[in-house]
Amino acid sequence: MKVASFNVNSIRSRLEVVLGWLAQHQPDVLCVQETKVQDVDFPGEAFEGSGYEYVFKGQKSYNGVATFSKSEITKVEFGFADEPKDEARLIKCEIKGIVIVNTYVPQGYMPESEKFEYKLKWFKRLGQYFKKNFKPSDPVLWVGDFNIAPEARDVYDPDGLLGHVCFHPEVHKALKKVMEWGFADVFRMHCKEAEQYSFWDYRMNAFRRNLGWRLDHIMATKPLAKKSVACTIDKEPRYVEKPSDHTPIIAEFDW
DNA sequence: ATGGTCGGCAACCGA
Repeated sequence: MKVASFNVNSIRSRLEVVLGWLAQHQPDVLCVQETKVQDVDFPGEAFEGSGYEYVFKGQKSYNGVATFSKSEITKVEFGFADEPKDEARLIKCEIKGIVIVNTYVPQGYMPESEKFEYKLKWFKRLGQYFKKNFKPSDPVLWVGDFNIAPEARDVYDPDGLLGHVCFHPEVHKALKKVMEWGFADVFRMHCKEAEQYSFWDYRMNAFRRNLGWRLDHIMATKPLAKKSVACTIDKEPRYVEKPSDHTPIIAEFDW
C-alpha cells in the first residue's frame, strides 16, 4: 500500500502534473492540499478513467483538500466536529481498513498575529480529535501540509528562521503534543539526512538555491509505522512545466 | 543591499 501527499497549489492549474504523477507512481492513496476550488468547480471529470475515486472539500480561492484512492473510500468526514469546522482543511476517511486524516494546517502568517494563535489552537483541536475518535493502537495515518518543519535539519537556515511561524518553539511544542499521542514520523524512520525538503518559496529562486523546508509529512500510529518499508520525497514534479512550490512525499506500507 | 513569484480572481490576499 502506497500513500502520498502533495500540496498542489491549485488543482486546476496543476491538473496535468497530478494526473501524470498518479499514472507514473500509481499510489494507492494520494492526499492533496490547497486545491483552491469550490466544490461545484472541482475538476472531477478529469479523473474519470484514471482508476481513482476521490472525495474533496473546498472553498473559493483558498485552502481545499482532496483524497484520491484506487480502492473504496468509506466513512468520510470533513473538518472538526465543533466550530470552526474548517472543512476545507481536513478530510478523514477509511481506505483498506486504515484511517486517513488529510490536513492542510493553517500557515499562521506572523508569530504576533491572531492567525498564529489560530494555528496553535488548530493543533490542540487536532490532538483532541485523535484522542476522542481513535486509539494509538488503531491503524491511523495523519498526512498533509502541516506548515511545520519539525527539526533544525528540516530547514535551510535553522538559526535565521527560528521564530518563523513554520519553525517556532510554540509550534514545535504543539506538534510534539499531537505526536506523543501515538504517531511516528514515517519519513524520518527511513531517512536521517538533512536537506530533505518538500517546499521552496516561489520567491528568492529558492528551489535553484535549495532554500527549502520539510513541511509535508506522513505520520503513522506505531502498529502501522512498523509496517512501513520506504518513504521518499519525490523532487521530479519540481522539474515539470508548471511546478508547485511543494513536491510530493510518498510512503509504502506492507499492508 | 533587505527584493524577488505564484494562483485566484478581478484589487489585493495568501503562501
